[in-house]
Amino acid sequence: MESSRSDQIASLLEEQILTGRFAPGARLDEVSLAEEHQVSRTPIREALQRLLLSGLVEHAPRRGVFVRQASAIEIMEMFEVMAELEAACGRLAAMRSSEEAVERLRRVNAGCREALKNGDADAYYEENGAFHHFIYAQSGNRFLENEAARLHRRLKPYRRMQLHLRGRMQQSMDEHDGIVDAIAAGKAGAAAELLRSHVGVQGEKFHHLLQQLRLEKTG
Amino acid sequence: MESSRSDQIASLLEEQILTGRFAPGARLDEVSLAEEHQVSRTPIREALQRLLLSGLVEHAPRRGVFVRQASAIEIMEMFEVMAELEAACGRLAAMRSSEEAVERLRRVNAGCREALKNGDADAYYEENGAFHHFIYAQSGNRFLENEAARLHRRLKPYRRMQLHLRGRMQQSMDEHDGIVDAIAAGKAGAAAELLRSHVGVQGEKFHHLLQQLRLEKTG
DNA sequence: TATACGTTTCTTGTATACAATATCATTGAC
DNA sequence: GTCAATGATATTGTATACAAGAAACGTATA
Repeated sequence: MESSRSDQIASLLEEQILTGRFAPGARLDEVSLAEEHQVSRTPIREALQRLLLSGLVEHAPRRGVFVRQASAIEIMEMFEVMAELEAACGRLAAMRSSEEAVERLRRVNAGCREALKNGDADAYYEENGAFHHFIYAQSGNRFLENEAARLHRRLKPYRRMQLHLRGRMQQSMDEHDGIVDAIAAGKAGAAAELLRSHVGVQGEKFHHLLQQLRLEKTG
Repeated sequence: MESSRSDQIASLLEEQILTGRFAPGARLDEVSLAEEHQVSRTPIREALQRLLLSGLVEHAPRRGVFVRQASAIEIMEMFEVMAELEAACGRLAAMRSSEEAVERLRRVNAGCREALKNGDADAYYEENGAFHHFIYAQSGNRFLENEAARLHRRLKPYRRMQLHLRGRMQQSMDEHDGIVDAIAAGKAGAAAELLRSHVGVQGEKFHHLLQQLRLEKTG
């Protein structure tokens, strides 16, 4: 798996787009990429197709492929869907988690608390990701787990931005505790609701952040 | 859009797989397909890549691509996610639908009732699809609308099977009425819950159907 | 007769060559 | 001086050629 050259290049390009190596709106030239990676255009085209399907780039026929410029509206929409998917995971996790699973969830959450205590935003980012992925897995639904992880990954660059907002880490942590308790108690509805607002607030924070950026730009 | 040969072939192959022209587990040979469609292997490969990403086929490295054999568990999982997505759409639609939108929803639902009255399963299938897509759109979230439509399409062959179950159409119709009323009344929670069980029951019916088929096979 | 090894053939993965179309620039006319 | 049209150029889309690896078959040996 992942052995072919085009697969490797696809993963690499995806990473480069998500980390900003290619800015939104930038054109991905087949021949330049081919030269850069020392391959022919064929593997490059296959890699680009993969990115196309994942929605990271868009394709103008006979024009080329460009890094997708997700509008603020679109990003808010994605956060809204993320909130719903997480709510679904939480709901199912509350109904299906075993005692051991809850215990492990508490341990993962403890990792978040540790990072918060150290004021380490990067560590918190990592631990937070583990926390959410664990809940996806505990939904007991592999398909749901994959879909949630896929969108989570897609939102990566936008989620990272907001961790540096003042007080966000502490607030996030408080919400985590409530979520863990709800799942532990098997309260499906509560778990769903808490996760929905937990993620939903990220969307709103992002909106807030965007406005700030816009104000700084114009002001 | 959809102008290139590979795009056309991708759509065609997708249709053919969903309608059973290619059975699950069947191998999709590049050269045969190339001959069949009078093109070279290149467009075929690009089309197959597209199917790969949508999960319809799987790819064994250096072995070829095969029509994906979705297990019963996987299908149930997909129905579970579909139920959650539909619930989300309904929740948002209840909060965001205008009076005119509700009126149009009632008209689409009337189309379902008409088909039911005529006992026309195929027509009901079509009208039912329109009903659900309308709710997706009324979520006011384009991204959610697309995701829901995508999964809806993926589940197409399995949904079609169960319409012929005795009494399913009437039951479906009754549920539709409740959903419309909830959305019209702006009862977000109720709309979500009704849609969740409406789709969830499809998953269970499918499970039922599968068991029946298995019994017929062995008995 | 069964198993193991080698060879052959088929298939994928990649490279290159060719064709068609869109874009850009230059030139000419108004 | 500006706008339009036509040709040059570049880039995508498709075809074909080539290489590497896997599967299948046959043969030889135990």
